[in-house]
Amino acid sequence: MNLTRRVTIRDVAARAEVSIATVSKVINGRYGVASDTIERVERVIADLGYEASLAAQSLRNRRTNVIGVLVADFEPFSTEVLKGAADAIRGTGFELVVYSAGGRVGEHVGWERRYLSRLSGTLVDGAVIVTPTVTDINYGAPIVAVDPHTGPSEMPTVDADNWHGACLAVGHLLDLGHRRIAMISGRPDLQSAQKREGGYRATLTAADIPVDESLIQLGAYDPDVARQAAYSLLTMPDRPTAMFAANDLSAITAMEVAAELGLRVPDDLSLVGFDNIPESALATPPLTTVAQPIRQMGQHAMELLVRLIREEPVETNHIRLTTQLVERQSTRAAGR
Amino acid sequence: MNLTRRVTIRDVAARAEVSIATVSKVINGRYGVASDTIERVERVIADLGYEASLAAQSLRNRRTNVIGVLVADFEPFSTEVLKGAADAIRGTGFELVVYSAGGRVGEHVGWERRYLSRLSGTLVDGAVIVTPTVTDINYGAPIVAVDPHTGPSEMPTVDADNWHGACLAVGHLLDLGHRRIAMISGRPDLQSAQKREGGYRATLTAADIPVDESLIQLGAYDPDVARQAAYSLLTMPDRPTAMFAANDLSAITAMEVAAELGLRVPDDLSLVGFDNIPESALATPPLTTVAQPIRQMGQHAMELLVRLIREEPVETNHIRLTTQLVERQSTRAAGR
DNA sequence: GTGAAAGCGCTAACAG
DNA sequence: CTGTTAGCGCTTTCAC
Repeated sequence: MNLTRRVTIRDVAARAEVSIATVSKVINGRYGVASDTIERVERVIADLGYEASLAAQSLRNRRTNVIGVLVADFEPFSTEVLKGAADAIRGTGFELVVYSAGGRVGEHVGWERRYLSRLSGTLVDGAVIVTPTVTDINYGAPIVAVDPHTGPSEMPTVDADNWHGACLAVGHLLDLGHRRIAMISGRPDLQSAQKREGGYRATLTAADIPVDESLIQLGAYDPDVARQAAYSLLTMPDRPTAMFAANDLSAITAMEVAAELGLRVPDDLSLVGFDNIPESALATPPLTTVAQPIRQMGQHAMELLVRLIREEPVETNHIRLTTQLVERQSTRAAGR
Repeated sequence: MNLTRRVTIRDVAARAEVSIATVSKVINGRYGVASDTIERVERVIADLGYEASLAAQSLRNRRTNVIGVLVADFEPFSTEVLKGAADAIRGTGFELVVYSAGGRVGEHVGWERRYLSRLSGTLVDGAVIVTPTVTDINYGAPIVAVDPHTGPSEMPTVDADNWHGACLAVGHLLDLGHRRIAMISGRPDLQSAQKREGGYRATLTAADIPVDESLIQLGAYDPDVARQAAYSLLTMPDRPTAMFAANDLSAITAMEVAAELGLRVPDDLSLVGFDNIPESALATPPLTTVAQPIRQMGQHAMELLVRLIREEPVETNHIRLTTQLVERQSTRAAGR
């Protein structure tokens, strides 16, 4: 582009005709600098638009006043968590760095360990990890997991009551008179997905409906896999009249597949999702779903993390927020 | 939390009984290391779960393979841009760091200069800046601005056709027979807001309707200010029958104010927003608005940036995407 | 009050 | 093939 190099502390020192040590003292408000020196240095800093390099500062200092949020990718769930985290960090004096390898690690288990290793110790004072696959990480710096793979462990966590949410979803379909209720399941390695499937099974069983294993197809939270699952469910001989998807993205994919097959939602197929991402309300028809208070989960995670970093007392390490059914237009009473 | 320190290259070297230089060579795949040494070091790295510190690596190297996205805050617009940027970075080999001071700098003009100064030169190879207030920044590293304050300058930019979008919005209201059309304007220092107001004025003038300055109230993209603006517009003697807000958030605020005043949307007041953030479809009633292809703006910005970093040829430095009217249920033909 | 020097974790010459 | 050394930008003793 051009040759303008970054302004460093040396440049400031040279222009102000002092040593870099003095500049550093001025920046950090240390005592023992003459007031006219302070003034001169500050003017040069303003002139040059100098700002300390985060990398260099982090490397030298133990505390950085930066908090990391680690995400596997930027999708609707993680960006909602982000908004909540940003809400909660406001006014704390911490800055926020979000880090993602952008699908480079993909589904690889343990991405969070890599990221954490790269940022922690240097660069951030603590981290919120979104949907981590392991929770036995331990790096000195405080860490809070949002919607972790494994259930509450040693690590501080924030999650939603997934089991109860699934019960609400399936209960709603049962109330509408549906009996053949299929499920597109989530990633089997994720605790939240297991809970959602568990709630589905338990609710059916409680209603004296035997669980038909052929009605449960793996969606894996992956559009392509979910598409397969929806297709095979909707083309089976005695196809289900209703479907519960382990997340909204899968439900929306199922909606597309239904449309391609000439099936109308909700007339021919009732559909319930999970998550209540903004996109679910934009679907045609708007998707009935289970709302997780995603943004609040981000807020609670960040608040907890800040307390841990500041070594303030915390009541509990495991926060569980309640889920809620949001009835929109993708469900209807069973036809026949 | 606990005492487990970060694993550094020294720890690896000690455990593998080699020098840190050798470990570095193994990590970076440099030639000149015995194959059994490589194997031993790699095993230790795996055992210890070592990963190079981003801060230290960045400080030493010119290239970091990390791209920065700088945002003033995480709100709907910036998170949509983020999703697009993430889409585009996939498969490029770059990692993504998003940086925000979380409102710490607030509305302070020049936040992007601060951030850039903190990250650029070290830490990132280039940056996408979302809604910057200045575009005369120059730091050696390539920078692409999304929806910048000032119009296309030297700096590569990606924006939407705001003027045309405003024409669409006001034209729609005119088509519905409205004549008293108010506007809640945006931040006067932002180019996009000026264009939106310009389009509003031009469309009215083209329809031979004199612009009534009392019908234009400052919203400043700020909920509190927008609330004030909506209130004063809706309580004036001869109140407008329609309103165009410079962004969706202001429009939604206006909707709330209307409800508080006992005014029904769209029966008593037609309302058009701008941006088409997901939340606009969730409003009651769903908001008619002008869609900016925000996500695509993020994609284009990232693609352009990657090309600039790789010093590949680019056709143009200024990308302008077209806006589109999305008719929902907050507008209706003028009553009387 | 001020500056010289060491060192945070890492990589890139350069010797051995 | 391997290790020693210098230095990225910064902060912090510790002399002067």
